[in-house]
Amino acid sequence: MTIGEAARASGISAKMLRYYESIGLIAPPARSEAGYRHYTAQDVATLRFIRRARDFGMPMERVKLLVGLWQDSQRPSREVKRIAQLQVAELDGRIRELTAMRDSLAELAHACSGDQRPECPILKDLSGTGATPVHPAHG
Amino acid sequence: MTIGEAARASGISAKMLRYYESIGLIAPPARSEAGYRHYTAQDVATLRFIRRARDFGMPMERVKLLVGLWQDSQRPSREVKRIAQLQVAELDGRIRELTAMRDSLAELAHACSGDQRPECPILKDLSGTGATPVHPAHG
DNA sequence: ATGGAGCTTCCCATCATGGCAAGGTCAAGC
DNA sequence: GCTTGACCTTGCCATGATGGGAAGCTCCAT
Repeated sequence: MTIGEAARASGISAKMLRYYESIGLIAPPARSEAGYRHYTAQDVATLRFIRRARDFGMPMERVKLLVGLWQDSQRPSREVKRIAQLQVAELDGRIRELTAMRDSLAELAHACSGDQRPECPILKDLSGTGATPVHPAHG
Repeated sequence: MTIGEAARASGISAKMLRYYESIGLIAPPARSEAGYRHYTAQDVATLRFIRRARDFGMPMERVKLLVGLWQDSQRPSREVKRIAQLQVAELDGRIRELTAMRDSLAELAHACSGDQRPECPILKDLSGTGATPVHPAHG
């Protein structure tokens, strides 16, 4: 399989395949006499594994660890679970951050009349005048 | 105020102040004879505004629009609200994506025994063997 | 044999940020 | 007045994962 075929089969662009190789995430594949990369079915299985791990939002370094465990038939599932839970915790953290942003911004937007007048609680909040806690009227 | 003082007062690093200037987000401040940047209290107010907008996860381009509206006393609050709602919508989208990742990964982790045995539903899922919908038993 | 698709490497750009280096400036202490 | 150290200046490099493009080579079908 050429790099283009492997790209289509794995859902990872040819560009990324070369990049993954350059950072040591995947082993350099065999080369034809002319220097073309040739991927085996096993290579493509690994690439698919990588793509799915990436779909969980994992950074390359984490994916690398998982690939290593995947290829090690002696791995303790403990290791795999630990990595997965770490990833879940980080996703939770990011979700919390984004949710906090979302909620306060949505509240400000809700308080804004959104008409032709310049008066705007969103800008007022951003300019720092009147540092408003979430529900000032109930404080 | 020198750049270091403005950085401390605004919560934006000196490095970033120069960068914001280079991308046209803020106007080039006055310079001393020796070439040192000097920021006014109004400059610092703008910088604080920018930092708070960034805290809502907005890309620079969006922040730029908001700063423009903030400085325009004739702005219609409609414009501000539209931008805020766009940001809320994008945050919602990212939250949805992350939550989907989080939930399926957490479910896989839950199904993993996490002991010394190599058997692992997480790796099984990633390798694509047994494309498991969320609750196969209920399907 | 020719043309086009596909491969190779290498460089550049993103986005917001940090770090480092070489050199100029300023203020405080002696 | 001179030294010292903190601060300023510009400029380049790096991040992480990806895309874009150029210049040149290869392979296959016509």
